[in-house]
Amino acid sequence: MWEVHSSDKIRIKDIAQRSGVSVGTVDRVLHNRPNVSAKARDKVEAVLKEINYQPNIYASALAYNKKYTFCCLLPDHDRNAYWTQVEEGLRQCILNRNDFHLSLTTEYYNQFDRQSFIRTARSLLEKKPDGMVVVPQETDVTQDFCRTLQGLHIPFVFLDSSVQDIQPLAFFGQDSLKSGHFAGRIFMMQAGKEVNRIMLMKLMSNGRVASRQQENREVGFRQYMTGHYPDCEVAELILQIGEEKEYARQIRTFLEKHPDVRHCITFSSQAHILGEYFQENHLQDFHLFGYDMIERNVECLKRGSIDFLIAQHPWKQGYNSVKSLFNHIVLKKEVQQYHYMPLELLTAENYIYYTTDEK
Amino acid sequence: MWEVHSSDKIRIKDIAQRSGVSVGTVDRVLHNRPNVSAKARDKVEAVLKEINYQPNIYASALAYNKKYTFCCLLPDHDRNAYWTQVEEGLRQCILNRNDFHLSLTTEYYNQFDRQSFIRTARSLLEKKPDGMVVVPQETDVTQDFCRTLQGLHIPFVFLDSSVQDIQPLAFFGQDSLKSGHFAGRIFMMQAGKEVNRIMLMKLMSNGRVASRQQENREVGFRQYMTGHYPDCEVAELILQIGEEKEYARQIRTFLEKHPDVRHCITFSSQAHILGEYFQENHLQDFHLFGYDMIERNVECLKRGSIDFLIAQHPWKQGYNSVKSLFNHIVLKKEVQQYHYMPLELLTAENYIYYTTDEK
DNA sequence: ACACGCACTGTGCGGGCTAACAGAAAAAGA
DNA sequence: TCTTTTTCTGTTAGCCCGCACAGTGCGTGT
Repeated sequence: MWEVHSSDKIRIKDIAQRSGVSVGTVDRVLHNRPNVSAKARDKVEAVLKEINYQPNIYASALAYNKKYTFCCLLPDHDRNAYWTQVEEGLRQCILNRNDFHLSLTTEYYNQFDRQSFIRTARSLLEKKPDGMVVVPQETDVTQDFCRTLQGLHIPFVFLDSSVQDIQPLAFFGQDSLKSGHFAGRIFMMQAGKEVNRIMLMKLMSNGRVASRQQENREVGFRQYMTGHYPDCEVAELILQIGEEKEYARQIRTFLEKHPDVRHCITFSSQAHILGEYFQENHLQDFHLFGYDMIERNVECLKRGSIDFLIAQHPWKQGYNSVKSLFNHIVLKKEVQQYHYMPLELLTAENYIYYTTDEK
Repeated sequence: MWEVHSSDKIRIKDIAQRSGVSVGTVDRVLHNRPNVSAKARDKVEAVLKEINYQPNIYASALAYNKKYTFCCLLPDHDRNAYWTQVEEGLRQCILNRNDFHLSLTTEYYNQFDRQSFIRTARSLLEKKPDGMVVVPQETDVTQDFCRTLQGLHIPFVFLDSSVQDIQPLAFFGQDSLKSGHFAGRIFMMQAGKEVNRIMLMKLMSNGRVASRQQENREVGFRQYMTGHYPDCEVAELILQIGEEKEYARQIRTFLEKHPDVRHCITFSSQAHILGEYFQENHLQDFHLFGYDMIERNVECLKRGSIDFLIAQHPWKQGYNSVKSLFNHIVLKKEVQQYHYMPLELLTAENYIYYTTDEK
């Protein structure tokens, strides 16, 4: 038998009493405000050292009665299911904190246009944000902007990916190298040792995949493959973003060229392109590995045309990014800096238990 | 570009003004307290219908200034790592809510003794709890106790497992049938089609495994096996709880009797018994599947003697159980009733990202 | 001696809410 | 009709904290 209690609450009033000063003076000491004599400060600090004072953050927020403005800088996406989930998380976190005066403004930059990032970032600064959520674009422009934020003492958190030499308040994302490695392990376990050619499907635009995360997953995957299956060929099927009409033909051509291939993997969130193709063409014995719990992928999981997905928890990334800002800025709590999302493997059996916890 | 705001706060004072009564009357209407004339009630309710009033729960809790007592009824365990994690979650949830006057008392019952459950449960009632966390024991005694709680209007949540015909405030646990099914899928994918005998290790006491959860996982697993691998024999290795000295000898005997077995599974949290045996005896080509992220299992994962674990998130179960009680009782929020823990597959590559979120 | 500035300290209001209390209105009784 | 009782309503103190404002005491200058 054991008991826990919320430590019997010590109030400012108690500290004042025990140190023989008034609450006003205690308040000044606590907030490092001027106009406190050395003698008074010593007395109060002596008491503070003895006890472990934890201010009532809710009463504090109530009295402080300040409005907070958060801003979020996201890559542009036309209702891409993945980023929509991120936004939903951001939104929900604000709404769940209804009793604080929070507002969040989100603006979008073009992923492939450096100027667009700079422009949008600057425009958000005009809102005089108290904190920011940033999805990094290219290294240098992101670094520049973050240094500006640091100069203005505006805390910021990185979402999705990070950028070197910059210390954000917090980071939320996945370790994409490890993710690719993990994918390789599971994928090849299913394929078996005797398989010597697999398909890697890539969605590209101007010879580039849509995100750094995808690039890194592939690096991790290929490291695993050369380490464990050096004789297995990775045959690439490259589809152009936006040219949906061509996909079916290109897949058919690929499969005709490589009639032995039965195992496919993609590091994009669009495994469903292949999954749906397999369904439409009644190809039963193909195995498919992809990323992200978006609706079309889930449908394929259910129907058996996708075997595995790795979840990235976009909702959680959004929710927790804002939560970190809130905890740091409003509640003045300490926040953990690095938060790697779990590498969660989803199948037809377990995907229904993939949840977002806080509603 | 879009914006979210915490909806511009409407206060009791505003409602009072708009309905031409005082805050006292509004308060009485909101809390369904007596001594309100029909006329006044109508006016206030009309205003409430128009606007969407969301009281400031923190100001409310502050003013209400009440102490809350929660009680928790757990199975006895001598520092069993799994239940310790549950307790750690319970504790952390209380501590994180330091600004409310919460206390939690935990008592233990003997898993194999019905009277012990009844006795301990009754003893907790003397604390006059405002809410309870219950880990069910046998169906009828659990049902009896829960009916008593319902009679006293004490909300309760089930942790770990549930009990039929009883509607708890909330339930936190894993779908153990599905879990066994999922385990079977992954386990046999690794084993491959040609394997025709596997080992199932069971820890028993008086012919029973330690929990209903373990029984059900086995049922799910066997369903999967008869459905997909009817020709694969499941050979059981049964170890007696407490007789650690015998384990090595019994394992050796089993392996001598079944020299072809290379794939082992257990539904207990003690896969490490086999893992450590393999390590000590330098048996490299064995594959092992188990449950729970306890320290000794993690060590085996790292060293490669365990391939897979399914996590049950005991910390989260504990944390969220108390959180549900708190949200319902203190904040008067609605809470979701069924919370199934994710069926998370852990390997050497991804276990470090298994987290508990809220510190 | 007094006025004045300065450093410091205590008091009190307000943030949104609850609950106790006092006071007004309505209903009941004589 | 006037009291008494009951029902209803408004006001206010208090939950804990932050901050503005009004003091208090002390030293300096004239």
